[in-house]
Amino acid sequence: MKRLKIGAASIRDVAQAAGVSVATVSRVISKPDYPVAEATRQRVRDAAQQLGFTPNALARGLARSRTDTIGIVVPGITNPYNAVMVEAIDREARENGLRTLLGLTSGDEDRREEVIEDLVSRRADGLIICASAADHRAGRTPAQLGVPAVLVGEQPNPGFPMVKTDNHRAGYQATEYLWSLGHRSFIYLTTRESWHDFHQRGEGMQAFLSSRSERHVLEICDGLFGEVDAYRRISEACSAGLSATAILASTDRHALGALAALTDAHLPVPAGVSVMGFDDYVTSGFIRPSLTTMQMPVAEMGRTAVALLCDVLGGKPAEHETLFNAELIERGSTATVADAP
Amino acid sequence: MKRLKIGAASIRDVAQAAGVSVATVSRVISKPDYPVAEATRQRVRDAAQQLGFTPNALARGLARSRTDTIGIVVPGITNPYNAVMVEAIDREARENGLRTLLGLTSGDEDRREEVIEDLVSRRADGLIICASAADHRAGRTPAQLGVPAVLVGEQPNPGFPMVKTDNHRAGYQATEYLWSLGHRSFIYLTTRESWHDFHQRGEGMQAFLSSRSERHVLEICDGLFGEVDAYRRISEACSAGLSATAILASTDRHALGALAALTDAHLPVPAGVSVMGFDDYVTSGFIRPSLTTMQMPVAEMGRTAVALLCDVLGGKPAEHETLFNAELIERGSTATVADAP
DNA sequence: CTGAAAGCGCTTACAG
DNA sequence: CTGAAAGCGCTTACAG
Repeated sequence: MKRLKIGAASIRDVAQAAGVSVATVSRVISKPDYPVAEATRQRVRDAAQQLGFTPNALARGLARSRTDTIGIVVPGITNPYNAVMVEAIDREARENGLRTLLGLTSGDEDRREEVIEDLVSRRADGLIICASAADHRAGRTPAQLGVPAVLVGEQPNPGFPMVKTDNHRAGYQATEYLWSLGHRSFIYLTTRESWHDFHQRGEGMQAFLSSRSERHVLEICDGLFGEVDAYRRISEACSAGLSATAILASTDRHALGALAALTDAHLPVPAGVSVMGFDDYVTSGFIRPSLTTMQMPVAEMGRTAVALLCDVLGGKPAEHETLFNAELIERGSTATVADAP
Repeated sequence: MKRLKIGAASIRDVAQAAGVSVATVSRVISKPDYPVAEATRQRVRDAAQQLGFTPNALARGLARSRTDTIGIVVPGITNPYNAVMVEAIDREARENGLRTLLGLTSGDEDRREEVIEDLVSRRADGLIICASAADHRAGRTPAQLGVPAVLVGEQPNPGFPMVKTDNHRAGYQATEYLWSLGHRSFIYLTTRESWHDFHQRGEGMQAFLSSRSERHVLEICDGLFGEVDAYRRISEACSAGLSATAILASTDRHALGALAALTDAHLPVPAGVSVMGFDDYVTSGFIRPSLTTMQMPVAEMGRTAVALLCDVLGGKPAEHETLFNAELIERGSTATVADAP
């Protein structure tokens, strides 16, 4: 008669049931190609199966000083951009034999420190830290962090491998495209102070504009945090008499709000005003007019981040900055500027 | 001169540096109100601080047979519904002193089993399992799972505490609302076979309809998985000559696709056709026409799930089924039926 | 091919 | 208020 155990079966229970040592059990459980007699192997497997044995990853990690786990630090996942990123990272990690630990910071700096601390205390082998609005600890170096990490998106921390999309260039291109359509009067919707990606996009926009000698005007609407803010700002602009013919939004979320505002103000898009965003949320292709946007290779960035981290973990030197390019997705919300009829 | 340690400092290093036993260090580190002389406490803290000591959660969990961690099993987070759910769970867990472990299943049954296995092996104290399209292991009981769990959303597993929104009722109400606007000819966009929530919503719709003696017609478009599918189906329906005056979509994603199709087919919404969804994605309030929808209390469900799990973990009996109600959010995409002019 | 034993870093009765 | 010691469940040289 078997004694009733409290809690889950351990490797020892399995060893006992199979009549072998724990070392042997450990080998058949976690070293697939360690030489073990086939008969023994089978007995161990049967015993494990029968006892409903689930190896204790805590003990394993403790013994190996390695958890095959990477932590993902991200402000939130409610934003499709981050959600896609996290899923891509998770998938790629899994394909490299790694599990994932998600740390949500809510875009808060203190919280972020706690989250990193927590991930380290759970002994994640490495970290992937995604850019966030306001929670950068600028200037922190790899040595201070104490665990290998790669950064995704614009972040002011020196010394880490970093993967990002060339936001400056994307902003430049977007503006160039709008310019080619004949637009000369722009509004840029953004949150410059906090989100570095947005900032770079705006810089790119200004870089393009200052390269033109032709007369033009750019108005920057700063401090926008979501559809609502963008909606309000553009609504106000409309009732004040909108002079811009093109609105570039630092993200599709802002663009969505702007689009709603224009529609409500009976300003036709793109006939009256062109609107363009960044990021290409799934939604953006289905709203009407559909949104022209700069598509970021989010999933690819995520996968690259994992690959880089794997390199670092494997002792290989990692590329220091991996740059991707955004792609212009031309849709219905932009058109040649309508000269006043 | 200090000896160079490999890896992070341990409790023993701290003990040595502070000139106390590891037991004492353990107490000041993780038992805030265990009586320890103030001077000792301070010395330990200083030493820990100075060594950059980060407690090893693996060792702690192993020793305590408890990790203060709950696993979240969810098909994906790319869907706003799940993303909001996960964030709500994470926040509520944190407020209860629990950390969270995210397991992504991609809506695949095998993967889901792996994920659960993984979470168990990492010794999550409990699980919150969110409903998913096709990855239910119907009929599994708590005993078979081996770890406390609560289910969120319609799932065919008996014996677990379960929190959900009354989808049947929501479907009933949505239809009742449409009916009250004069609609008698409906299309229901769904994926009946796999997603239980959708199924219940449809059942509710049919329940309402069969309670009416007045003549009406309902066409069910099944097998839809996203905006694209909905778009295609409604586009086809339009070119075949749409007879329905109201489209009820089992989720806002379907509704978004339908709306795009109608717009592209030059069928005015809501003047020609009314469209209504479920879930209330943030997007839905900003598209034009804005989408009438049944709002689900997602965050509240997530919080409740955590509370329930805490009850179970604390040995308290948990409510067996907690039912929430959806709320009708009336917006621009629905209107009184337009009798043919 | 297999096992005994030390060790991973903590916690927690048990003594004092 | 403090410490010595056993134990949590694994892994991994080291022997055989």
